[in-house]
Amino acid sequence: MNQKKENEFLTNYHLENFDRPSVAADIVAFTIKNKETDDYRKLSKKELSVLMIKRNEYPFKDYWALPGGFARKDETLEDTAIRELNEEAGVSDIALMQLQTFSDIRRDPRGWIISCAYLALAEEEQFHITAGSDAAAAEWFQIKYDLIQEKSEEIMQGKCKVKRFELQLMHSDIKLEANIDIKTYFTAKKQRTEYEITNIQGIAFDHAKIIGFAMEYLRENLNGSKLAFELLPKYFTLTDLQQVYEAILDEELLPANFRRKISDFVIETDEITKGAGHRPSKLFKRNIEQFN
Amino acid sequence: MNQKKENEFLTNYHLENFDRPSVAADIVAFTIKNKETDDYRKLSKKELSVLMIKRNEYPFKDYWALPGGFARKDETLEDTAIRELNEEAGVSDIALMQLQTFSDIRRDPRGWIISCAYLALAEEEQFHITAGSDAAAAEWFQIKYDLIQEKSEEIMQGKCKVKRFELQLMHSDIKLEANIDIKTYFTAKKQRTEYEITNIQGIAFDHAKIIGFAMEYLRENLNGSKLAFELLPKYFTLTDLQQVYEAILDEELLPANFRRKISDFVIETDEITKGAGHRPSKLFKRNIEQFN
DNA sequence: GCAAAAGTGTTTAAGGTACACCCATGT
DNA sequence: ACATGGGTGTACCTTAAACACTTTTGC
Repeated sequence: MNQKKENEFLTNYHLENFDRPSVAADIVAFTIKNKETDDYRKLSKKELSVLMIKRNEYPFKDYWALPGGFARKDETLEDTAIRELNEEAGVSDIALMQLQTFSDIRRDPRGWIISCAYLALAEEEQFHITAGSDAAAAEWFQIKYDLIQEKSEEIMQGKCKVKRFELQLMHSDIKLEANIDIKTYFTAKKQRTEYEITNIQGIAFDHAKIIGFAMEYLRENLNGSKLAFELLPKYFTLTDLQQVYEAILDEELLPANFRRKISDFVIETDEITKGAGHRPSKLFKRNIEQFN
Repeated sequence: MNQKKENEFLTNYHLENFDRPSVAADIVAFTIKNKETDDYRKLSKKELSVLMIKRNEYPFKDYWALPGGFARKDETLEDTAIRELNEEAGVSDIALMQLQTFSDIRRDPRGWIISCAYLALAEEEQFHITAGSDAAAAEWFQIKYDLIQEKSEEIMQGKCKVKRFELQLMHSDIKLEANIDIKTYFTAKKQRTEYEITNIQGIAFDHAKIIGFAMEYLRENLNGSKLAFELLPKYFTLTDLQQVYEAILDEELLPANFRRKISDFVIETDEITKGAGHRPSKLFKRNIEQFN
């Protein structure tokens, strides 16, 4: 490569001559909330929750949106996500994974804005959210994401399978909702999947779509991965871990089988829990040797 | 929502007031090339190949890069990828999947340019590339992607596992190369993976990293998915399908077991192949009923 | 004692791997 | 005849699913 000519080219090059979109990072931050029970014997119930921010600016004023914001020069999109999470939820050093980039033309009424979505997982204690009813309130919403319909239609030269999910976000008496249709088209040459939102209530922009995508990702990548550990403290009981799986998958698992399945990924410690109305249990930690 | 106030806000809103990056879509287009043998009995050998474009402009003049280009207003990034593939490789109606968005600060010497990478799969015949030695030559490079080293180091409060892959792209006497280190850090609170390029030769920008990411994606998602079918014609023999798997995984499979494994995803037809120096074989087609 | 959770064992089914074997074709 | 790929069967092992059962605690 001719370095001199290259430098010459670069000094005369102006990116501003071309159209540019605004680019944002939005974060789907999940945590596990413990719901205490009054029965002294029973364990607290674990609920998967997602962090939402109430918008106090147009557009979508008074709607709830994912934390996020515009990328700045001299930072990667991951940096943007980290910075925004810190600013809006007081959390740092958190597990972060890139999900997908959303670029639908009409996804933001302000104009051409592309969003790169990230998944964040952490214990609730790591977050320091500005709770309450102030301007930009951040709150944890319990999430429900259920398959409510599944159908298959014939289309030209192929088939279209539709899975309809009902997304529900609940915080005290606030309830946000949307239906998400995941449509997969199978045609002669190719196959493509798209997400479509209907019956949306209270969720800003295309963020219901992003949350749906994040839920699919979480459920698909939970098994055999180490995602669940990110939602637990360093030391945990096997039942804790199982309940995280159950909260994410929305499905009951058999303790005996679950224990065998994850036995290679955890290490027993000498610590035990006490004070519950039943037999104490050993605490485990993750076995990073077995992580790929 | 107060629609009037919202509209008022939007007319006074100017995205241009904030810094904006340029955004591009780059495509890793794979196909299977058949390498004929002189032995009349033997089947042609299948090679996984990736499409590369020779740059005739600065920066990276005379280097090879992935097809791609800048996003335009009024198109999604997927539209950008489709348009660029059509312009640069004469292909349309192709299987396309979003991979990852790359936003390293110094990834492009021209400035702040973010790239959304797509994976494209199709038969070679679907492409109409401008072969030869003209200005913007597009060529298929046979791809090799081998794990050449694996190690694990202790770091502060954790561990770092490094897998070193050797990427080789070959077309006639041209050989492009890079080593890709996939580093996974396991620390107390979180885990993160990053790709790092060393010993790069002839590949523009961070495109070696993008190709590495695409190979990981292909190999991880091949099983149980329908990706392999996109690389084959509508009707194919089971050995064709097996060879596609073998070309992607770089690993020999046992025919008996392979057939059982994919039997649910294919439908036998009445057609048979003839003229090979051995027993004719049945042609199959994909069974989209079984696709999820 | 009893309810709840902690933890172990056993039976059966399903799935993957390796290998042996026969079949059909063009030269 | 024979090399090559097409195609089937089978024994073996590993993993997963379902269920029964014992242990240990706080009240």
